[in-house]
Amino acid sequence: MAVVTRRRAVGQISGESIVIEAAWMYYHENLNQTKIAQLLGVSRATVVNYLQEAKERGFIRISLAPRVFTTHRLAQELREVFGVKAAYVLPDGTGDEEARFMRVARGAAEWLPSLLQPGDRLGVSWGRMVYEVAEAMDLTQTTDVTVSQLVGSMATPYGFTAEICSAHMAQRLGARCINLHAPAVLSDPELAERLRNEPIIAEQIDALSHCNKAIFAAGSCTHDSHIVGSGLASHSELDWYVAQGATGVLCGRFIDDQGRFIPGDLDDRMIGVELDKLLGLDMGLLVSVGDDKVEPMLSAIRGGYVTHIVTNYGTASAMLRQARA
Amino acid sequence: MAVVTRRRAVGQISGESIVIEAAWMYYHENLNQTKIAQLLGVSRATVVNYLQEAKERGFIRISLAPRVFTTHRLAQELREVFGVKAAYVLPDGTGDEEARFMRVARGAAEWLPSLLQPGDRLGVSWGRMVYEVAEAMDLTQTTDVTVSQLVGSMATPYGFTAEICSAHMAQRLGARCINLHAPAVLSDPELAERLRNEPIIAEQIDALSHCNKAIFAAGSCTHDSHIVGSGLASHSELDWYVAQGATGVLCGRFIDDQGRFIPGDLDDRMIGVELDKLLGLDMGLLVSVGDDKVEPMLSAIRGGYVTHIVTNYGTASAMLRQARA
DNA sequence: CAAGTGCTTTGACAATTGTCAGGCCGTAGT
DNA sequence: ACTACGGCCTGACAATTGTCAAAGCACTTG
Repeated sequence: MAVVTRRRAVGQISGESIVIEAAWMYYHENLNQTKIAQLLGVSRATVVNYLQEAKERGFIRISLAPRVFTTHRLAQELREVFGVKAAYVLPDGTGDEEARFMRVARGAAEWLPSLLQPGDRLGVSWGRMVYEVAEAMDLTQTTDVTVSQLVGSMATPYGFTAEICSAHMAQRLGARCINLHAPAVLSDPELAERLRNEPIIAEQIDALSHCNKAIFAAGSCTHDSHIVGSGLASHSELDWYVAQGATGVLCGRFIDDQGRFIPGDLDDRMIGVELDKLLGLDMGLLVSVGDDKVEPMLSAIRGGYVTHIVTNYGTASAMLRQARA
Repeated sequence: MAVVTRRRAVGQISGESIVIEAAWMYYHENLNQTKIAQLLGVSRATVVNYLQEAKERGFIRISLAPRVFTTHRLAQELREVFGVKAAYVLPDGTGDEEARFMRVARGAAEWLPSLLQPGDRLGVSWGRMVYEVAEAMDLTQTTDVTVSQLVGSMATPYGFTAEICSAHMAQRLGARCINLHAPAVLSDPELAERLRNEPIIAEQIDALSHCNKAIFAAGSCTHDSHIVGSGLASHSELDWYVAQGATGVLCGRFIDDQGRFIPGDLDDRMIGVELDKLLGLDMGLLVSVGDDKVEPMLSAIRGGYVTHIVTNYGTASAMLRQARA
């Protein structure tokens, strides 16, 4: 009686292959674990282990078809009312605000890869939403995609920075990454100007101008917003912008209710993409959720920065209500 | 106590949405069915039904990451030895020849959508393999892809025809479809010529010349091959071509061991793409499996028609063995 | 307005899948 | 050669998931 060799080598199949074999049988041939165990000559528990390994190593990809979210009634209404190319609207679920936030991030993470094509240059903004989108993305292999960091970095009390947003997103997409090696905001306009003219920074900023797609979130103009929390603007600066009619923040710049850029003291000290560079892109992907984001989102849309939206039922409904009021 | 309305309407969530909600919770938030049932306020059995509905309606997409098959040792060797851009090599499994055949079809079906881009024009050959690939494909939504039928139709004893191959593939891809409304082979060269010059046919044939990608299988030159079975060539014709050195069939045309086109009596009577149109494409996807296909596959590759290969371990090994011999 | 129809939902049971402690075996270090 | 270590596998048990007949509900029909 031939002794069956153990140590992960069944016949010709060795090492990792047996894991793939099991995964294929399970997911594509609809065999149950018992049957697979018989065919492979191992115990069923081992098959369970193989399948788990396949999951952990990312061999298995489970996703919900994007059309489910892009053809939803609210998604269609967003398209019609705001004239955007496509919208991805997620169910609210039964969780709290945090849960809804994470869902939207996850939704954007699922959708984004299918919106990219070879040759694209994707500008990536900064913020908790953008960060969570990057984190929620599976590893995918895009070809010939470049990711650019749209705004400078800043030391933040949060665990993420603008470089991390862009770097993680590039890594998940298997894309090249161009970071912006400069602070987002400096104390002195003259220093900012000099830095912008530094060859290495100038080159990176120049790269931003050639992005054809971008992903960003809408920031609100309240005192608990990231714009203050991150140290980008002080309370008094925020008040000043609000007095000028600011209703939202996009890539670190303030905009009014029609999406017009509100120039101010901060701009000269900032290093990052200028808003007019975000107009007329092939894709401007706005990812935001929450009642407090409705006004900023509408502003960004009116400003023409947005071609694609990811949000949830509640926020989409509120946007439509407000737009019709 | 408020009576909960039934009939698929829990709160704001109505109809189909609750199915999506359940699917999201299950697949993205890793809640178990019991928990989901609690949150949605239905019985667990109902959640099972929702999830099944989601599967049936194609909301849920489960796939094995292509890199698992394209980075396999044998795939790498195929790339190196034959100079193709990429190869997708499936495990042989424990099934019979038929099972291996279906696996390769399924593999090609999984891979193909990710090889297409907006603007592509995909030429589709004819044969059982191409048919099964089309059948095995999930519905996906490509943008701006056109599918063209590469060879004319024929009345076959098999349940599939060239139009069905291309039409199904186009349907699965959500692509436009250009069929070739003519028989693949006629009894009289003169009639074939006149038909080729018919405006409507000429236009369709012209479309073929503008394909930038193609999918085809390698046909063998044995008497049990489809080339005979389908009535494309008679036994004596086949013998004649073999005597001229034919080792394989590609899109209805015979090629020798170096992949050179073997002109013959049949060609004048055929309506379909000419082989030189398949040279220099962005993608020539060869999908075949089986020991009897090794020789034809090698011929097609040497002829320069192939940039991408889908096959299985056994066939890949045999190809490499033979190429090195 | 009772009965019929076609759907969804449900509880109880069956089948499948996941977990985990312990065993096996090859390897490395002493 | 002995022993310790670590990865891999397994059996037995626990948890989760799938099935199905029966019931519920809205809507239509006679």
